[in-house]
Amino acid sequence: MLDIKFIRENKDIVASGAKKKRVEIDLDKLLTLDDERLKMLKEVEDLRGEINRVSNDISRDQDGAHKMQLIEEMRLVKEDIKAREEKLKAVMENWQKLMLLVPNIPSPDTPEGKDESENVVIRQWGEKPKFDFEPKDHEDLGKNLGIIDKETAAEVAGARFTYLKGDLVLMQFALINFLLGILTDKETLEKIIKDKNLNVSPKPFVPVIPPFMVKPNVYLKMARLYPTEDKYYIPSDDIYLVGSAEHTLGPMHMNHIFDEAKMPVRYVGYSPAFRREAGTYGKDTKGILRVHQFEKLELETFCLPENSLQEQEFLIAIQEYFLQALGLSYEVMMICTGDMGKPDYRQIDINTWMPGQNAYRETHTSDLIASFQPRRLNTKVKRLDGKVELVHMNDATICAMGRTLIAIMENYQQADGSIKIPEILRSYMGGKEFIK
RNA sequence: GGAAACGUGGCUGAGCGGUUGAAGGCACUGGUUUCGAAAACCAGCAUCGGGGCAACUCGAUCGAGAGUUCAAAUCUCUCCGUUUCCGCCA
Repeated sequence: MLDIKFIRENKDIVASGAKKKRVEIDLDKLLTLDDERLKMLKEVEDLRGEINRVSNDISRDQDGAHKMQLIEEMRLVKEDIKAREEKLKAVMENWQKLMLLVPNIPSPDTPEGKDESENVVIRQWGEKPKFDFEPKDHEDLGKNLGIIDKETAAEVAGARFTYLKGDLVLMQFALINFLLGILTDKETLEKIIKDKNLNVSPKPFVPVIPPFMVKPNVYLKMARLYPTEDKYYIPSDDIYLVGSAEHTLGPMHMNHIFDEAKMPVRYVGYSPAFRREAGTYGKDTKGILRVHQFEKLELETFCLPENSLQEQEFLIAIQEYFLQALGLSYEVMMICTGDMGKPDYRQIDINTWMPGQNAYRETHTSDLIASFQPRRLNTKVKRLDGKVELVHMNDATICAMGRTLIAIMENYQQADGSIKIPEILRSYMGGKEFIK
């Protein structure tokens, strides 16, 4: 959520930001409503002030008759307040509805564009592998090796579910262990920072296994509740399944004020991501690229406002370090205004080469949220000089398991249908060199 | 699932329906003292919103919401959460 004061004073910036994001929003209506809201609020507050003052007089007044008169007067004022509050409540409801629709403004370096076709590749790394045979896609590879079973999953849970089995499961845990090793190691982080010439703290990430379900009101505060069609909901308990660890990592510090000395605060969360994939019928139906449930390691960090852009660059640097360690070719893509998330200030995705798809496909995203979520979550920082302000938040994928496994399978496939295991993962898989 | 207790500021912990936004302690900040530090002493120290150049001022907030009252941290109801005991369970 944006600050209403900021919206009032920077109407043009907010309006053009929304327009660039292709979000329809009637700011004039919001501002008119806001004027009304402030006027009514002032009237109610003044009346309440009167009651407070007179009530104090009443408590000190010894004269019985005068006291009864004051009490009667205040009873009338109270009724007046009640009536005014009714009206104020109606205005507030409309006001809030409109406020929730206002998207975050995009950063100055975000390219303007209507949809994903106008995203801009800002750099590319690595060579696409050359095969002296016709490369298969991961579904065929996985089926033949007996490590991916969609058919049984479809019978048991439905379409877009999978059984991962055997060495593929070991590989998933190898990825997790490898990454947790990096993310909790100050020296590795220092090296990444130095290589990219970044100006951020090397403070390690705290591993977290967060709740996999989230209350509706908390989801709303994360600005991730809508569209609800894409979320799994359990009516009997009025609760949603998370679509990412971000959804329950972000609210870890709701209504909290950090000390500046403790910043930044960094977490790496492991959780499944549940997605209904509404509206994607017929899209990516082959393999496990798009499924209802996949596991993910997700980064979530809280930092000082002036450091948040560097923090995002840092998270991207870690993503690239990871893909380079796996030897996978990728492209870093600046997401354009029309394709980026509503709460995002700046969004950068990484697409990894997948030979079976003959395309770079999205494996990572990083969202610089700035103060958009913190304003709703009420997460702040007390500066050294005593001032309190909103923190900035960043979140980023570090490893979406399914898609990373796809990339490894398709890039490391051999002519005989086996899969070579990337060297960095072998020590976590009993020294094994191939899945076959 | 059954029973009970409890939710107050960064922490701890008082709080009779009426100058209580909240005693006391700890922590923190500034000052005095010191060569420096500790200790001691003095002072300051919640957040949000409105108005004002400012000093300041008005309102809201004692888990959340609703209610009773001229007046609610204090009384009532609902919800959320925590703790303990019993049951069940990985």
